Amino acid sequence: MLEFLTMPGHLIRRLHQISVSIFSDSVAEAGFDITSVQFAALSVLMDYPGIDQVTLAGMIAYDRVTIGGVIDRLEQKGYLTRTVSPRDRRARELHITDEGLAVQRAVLPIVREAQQVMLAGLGEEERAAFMSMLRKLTEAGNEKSRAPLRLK
Amino acid sequence: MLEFLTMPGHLIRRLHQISVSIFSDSVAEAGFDITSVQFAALSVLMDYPGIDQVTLAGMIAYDRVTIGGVIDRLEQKGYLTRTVSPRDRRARELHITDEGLAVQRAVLPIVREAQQVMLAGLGEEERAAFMSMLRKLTEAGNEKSRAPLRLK
DNA sequence: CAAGATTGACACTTCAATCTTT
DNA sequence: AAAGATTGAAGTGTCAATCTTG
Repeated sequence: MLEFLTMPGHLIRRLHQISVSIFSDSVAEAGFDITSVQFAALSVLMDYPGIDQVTLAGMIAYDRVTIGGVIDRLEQKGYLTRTVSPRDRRARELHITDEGLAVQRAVLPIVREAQQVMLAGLGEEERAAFMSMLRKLTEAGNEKSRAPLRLK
Repeated sequence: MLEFLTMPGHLIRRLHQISVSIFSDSVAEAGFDITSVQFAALSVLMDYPGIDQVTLAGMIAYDRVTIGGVIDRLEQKGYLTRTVSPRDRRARELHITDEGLAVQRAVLPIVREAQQVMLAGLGEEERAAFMSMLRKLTEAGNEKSRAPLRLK
């Protein structure tokens, strides 16, 4: 009866939903209006100023089209700038703004705290084991994703 | 550098993306056109004919609005019927059709096989441990989800 | 032709508001 | 008022097609 409720795919989907919910609640509670996707994008821009959209997408394992929309919204909020690259006029150079920088820095500790809440159902040792398995699974399945991780 | 790439939330998101991708590829390869959400809904309807939308949503941990759209599409494909309940005219009684039943039965073994592919990165023992932790985490975080599981 | 980016189309997810019925 | 359902709006995710530039 209802076999699929115990299948990996369904439980992974639920855990993802819980994870996103905890992220949103934590950030909103602190008075910020930023999604986990937007936070990830800003975080990359801090370390890689001037990066183009395809490279950014690859570094956080997002689809090119999705990133386009995310960047639209971050640009609208004034958290980053998008300019045509002088080197290659097909590409857009992305730079985080001072305001974006301030938001990322303020939100980072909240995000760190939220990670602990997500794993609250596990003991100390289990948590480490779970993280290790998560890494193995995402590495093994990377090429099966529509948006594989591509580190530069 | 890029600390969030190793955070639970980000890895869970990637695993979910991989999981959905494997599901879609497997099903499409076999010539079917059905999403994992739609398959879950059909599976519940097999065991609970005449169920209403809110109850269905609770049993698979989905949002009411999401379920509404999913049911729209399943109805359009002819996989289920939606009729006003004579007991309570606010509610809609859902029934799987013969065609929906045939599709669910044909897709089930493909879905089972896909689950193994998702966990291919882990050894036998690890797989069991991972599933156990997934269950613990989803149970512990259930109420934090926007769409908690509500079994009837 | 290949690559970066965008657009249109469709599906999933959530929130707020609304409508009908209880 | 409370509950089942729907709608509108915004964000995320994928696919196919297109546009511009290399």
